[in-house]
Amino acid sequence: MSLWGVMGGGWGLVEEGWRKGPWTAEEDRLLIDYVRLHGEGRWNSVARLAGLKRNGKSCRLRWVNYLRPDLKRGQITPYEETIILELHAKWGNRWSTIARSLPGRTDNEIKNYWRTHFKKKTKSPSNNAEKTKNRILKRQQFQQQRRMELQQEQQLLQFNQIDVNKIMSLLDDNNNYNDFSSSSSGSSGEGGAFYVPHQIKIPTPNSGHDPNGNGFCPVVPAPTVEANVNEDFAIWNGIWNLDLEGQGSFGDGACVPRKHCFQNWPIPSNLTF
DNA sequence: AAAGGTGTCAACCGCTCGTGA
DNA sequence: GTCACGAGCGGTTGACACCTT
Repeated sequence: MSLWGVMGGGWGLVEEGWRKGPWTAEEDRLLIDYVRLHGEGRWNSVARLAGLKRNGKSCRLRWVNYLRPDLKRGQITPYEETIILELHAKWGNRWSTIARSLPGRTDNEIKNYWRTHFKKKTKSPSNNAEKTKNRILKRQQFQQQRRMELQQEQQLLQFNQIDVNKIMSLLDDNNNYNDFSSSSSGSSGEGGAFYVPHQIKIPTPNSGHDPNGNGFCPVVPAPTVEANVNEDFAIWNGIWNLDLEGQGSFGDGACVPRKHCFQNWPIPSNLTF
């Protein structure tokens, strides 16, 4: 039985002097101001000193899970999902431990994500759970590959639209236009500096990762946990953001940004840390 | 268009752990 | 040793946005 049921009141009411429920912008501002001045810690005194009618626990949680300036926000990337899967397999429900490997993510966020995306599946027999996990990993690999190819296509489009005349004239000047066509089946390595459209190979949706190299660009392998997380993170995050900007296509829609994901973003535009 | 179902996430709770007096 | 207190953790809940019928 929840407190709210007992109280019959709902969120935002005051019990024993403490406010509960959703934080208001004003409360956020007070908390941010306090932490800016005094730093984190001593959460119980935050309530008194900052003039908040919130208990220390609530203040800490709000700060850690929502107001901290180093929080990343936004959706979990496929790379982060991979990390979560691997670390959960390793450590189980130790969310805070897992969160330490994902800069800018909170244990609460990871916990919610896990419960939303994987918990139900693990209720089925363990064999099925394993299959589900593998399927998701494969899907991620495909999506990552597709994103990179889309990015490549986009670059190619720009390339074609902007510079095609220039290139053609260059090719004519050098009398080697035909050589590019003849080398199209080879790698795009040192010899083939230019892409031409028919060199792009688009995989069929179900083909996924193809380690035998039969026409696909190799999928960038899912980084292992042991990899340098921070370095890879920046790269993968960059790729992800590219997709976000274009509202990219995500196979199952599970990662499509939702409006309310951003509704409560801290707006400390007047605040500096 | 409306109603019901589902997914997501912020915020709560109870518990445990670490530390200092 | 133990008590009090602060902090942190994992599980759970409620509200609401979104989706489906």
